[in-house]
Amino acid sequence: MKQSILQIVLDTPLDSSFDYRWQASDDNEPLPRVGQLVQLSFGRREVVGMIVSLSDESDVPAEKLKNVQAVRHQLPPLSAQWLALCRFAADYYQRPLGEVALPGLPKNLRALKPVALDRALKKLAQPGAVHDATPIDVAQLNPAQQQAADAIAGATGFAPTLLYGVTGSGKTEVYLQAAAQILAHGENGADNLSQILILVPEINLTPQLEGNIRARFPGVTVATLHSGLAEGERLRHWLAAHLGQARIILGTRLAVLASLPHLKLIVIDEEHDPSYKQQEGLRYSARDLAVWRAHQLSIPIVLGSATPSLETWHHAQSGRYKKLELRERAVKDAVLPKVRRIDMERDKPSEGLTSSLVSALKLRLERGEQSLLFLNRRGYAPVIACDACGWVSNCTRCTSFMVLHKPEHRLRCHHCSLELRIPKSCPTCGNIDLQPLGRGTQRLEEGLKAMFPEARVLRIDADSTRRKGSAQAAFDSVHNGEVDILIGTQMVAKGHDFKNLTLVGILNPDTALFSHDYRASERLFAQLMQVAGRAGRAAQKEGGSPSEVLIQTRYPQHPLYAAVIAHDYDHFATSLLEEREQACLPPYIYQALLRAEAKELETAIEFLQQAAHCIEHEGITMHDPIPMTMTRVANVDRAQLLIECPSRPGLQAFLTDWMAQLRQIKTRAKWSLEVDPVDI
DNA sequence: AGCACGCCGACT
DNA sequence: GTCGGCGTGCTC
Repeated sequence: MKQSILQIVLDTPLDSSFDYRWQASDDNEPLPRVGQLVQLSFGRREVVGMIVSLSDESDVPAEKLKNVQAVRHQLPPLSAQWLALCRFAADYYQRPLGEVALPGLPKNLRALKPVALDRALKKLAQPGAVHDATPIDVAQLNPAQQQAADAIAGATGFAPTLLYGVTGSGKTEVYLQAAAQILAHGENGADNLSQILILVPEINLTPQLEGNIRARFPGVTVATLHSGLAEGERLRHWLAAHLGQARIILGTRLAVLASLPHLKLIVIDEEHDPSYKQQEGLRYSARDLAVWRAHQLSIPIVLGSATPSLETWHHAQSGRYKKLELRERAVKDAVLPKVRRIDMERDKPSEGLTSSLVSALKLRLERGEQSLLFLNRRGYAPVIACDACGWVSNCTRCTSFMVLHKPEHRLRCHHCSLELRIPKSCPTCGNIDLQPLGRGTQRLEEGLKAMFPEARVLRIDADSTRRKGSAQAAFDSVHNGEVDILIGTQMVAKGHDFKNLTLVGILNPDTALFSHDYRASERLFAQLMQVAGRAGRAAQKEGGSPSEVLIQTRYPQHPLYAAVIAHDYDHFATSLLEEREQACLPPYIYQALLRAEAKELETAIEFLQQAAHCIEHEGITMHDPIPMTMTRVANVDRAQLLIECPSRPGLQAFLTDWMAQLRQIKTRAKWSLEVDPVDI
């Protein structure tokens, strides 16, 4: 009877593996292998874990060792390379390996009753049967696109490439052409298989990309991986990837941790997009992990963007990444929209709209063209106030205002979801004249309807699209020409091409200019370019004028707007990078953030103070613990401690030691560490 | 994190 | 007398 010790990781915050004994149930049972799932009893419950190593002996006293209950032989084991990726992520982000490796697996695989994998597998194994292929015209690439695709597909070894090109310059066709070459190469190659991972910020916003891929590669199995999949679907798609049947895997950030045994190319579309950063649990950057993965496998990776992140820009400048640029719009005769600033000090707005913008809207209405007004603030007004005594609608549970939602007759806190009826009079002095201050999308909608009673106005924001499917219906009605003026928050900034849209008005961008967050201007630029890109994507009409983007601002002289007008990200990004270098900010320094939260702010701060003093920290800049800008959310007070180090390995080594110390501190505060934080 | 044990307060 | 509050301790 053969015996051995299995080291198992589990989805628990405990930072260690657990030894279990294994005994063959009969002579025919194969030996367990690293990367296989096992069912076992852990404490008083039954869970599924993963084998990370095999051994003949264990340091754990024999009486504590339990036997594993069953090894799941049905599933081919996860590869050593995949485990190495998880191990890297676990070490880098200071999390237990089990918390990285297990939660990403389909729930069905981790369930206590094993799924009948044989039937699942058979269904997937029929090549080409999964989806119809509707033939499309393969777009003719322009020389720059063709060159870029050839360079990407022809690269050998680890070859990170920034594909830099404005909205509409045809980055997608470059990805697909490169993918086609690599897939074709795989057909003739020795191992006869290639997989391509394409990451996108949000799959629901890019349905046309999925359609394009399926149409472009008829007969190729395409798997999609994102949080919107039902469990059954998730299992099918994950397995198709794991078993190598899916050749193209299209997914959101979580797909970067998928098992892809034949991965030959990674594409990250809109690489600057903030949604590549997971903001809870394991706070990883899918972009950074993807680059690591490409390096590990010695394969090319493409990062595409019109407004690359400064990290990526920095790598492109230094030559670590190759920069390929697409200068022209791919659609023939399409031109970049003309961007203008409207000085709000000279042209005073009424109902939030300057006369210049009103005239531009009128012109579009006369021509039967569509307009988009971008206002990144939902609700009617961000706060209501009493003129008589100075009362304002503070949230009782958060350090924030209750937002007036007029159609819903409610005050709402956008941080804790507390809802109240709108008070009829001031709660402190009884004054019945409470004033809404500021303007959100609902108030803008109201004003526009009064101003243009004949126009069809549609508001698209998180409130107007709460019901499932209503967002799609709203976008459809815009595409079908049933809307003259579209009002939207950042929801409308991405993904959608509106063919008849020739005016974009940007209403309240200035707040980001003076934000304490040093990344705010980088993000604002990206967002403005993205919104501006909604206009004029189709070829300019015969005799028509180019699309226009009007930015209402109190700071028309600000260099950010000058750069947007010139469509000049190069200089803007380069000057931002210089500022970062002067100020010793990322990417010239590496950061980690220790957060703590508790019922009392004191508790959180005290923990952070202990944390700051519990260890020697030579070479590390340890800042003072401070309450977070939004200190209280849902009756919990939050504070944070920033640490910095000029060397990444230096920071990593410190964090490992520090975490061990932190775990010893007795506190009632809940705390977590974030490496490479983006929202500080 | 779960889950159990354990020791004090207000309910049928 | 018991239900349940959350402090503490453990999981191979």
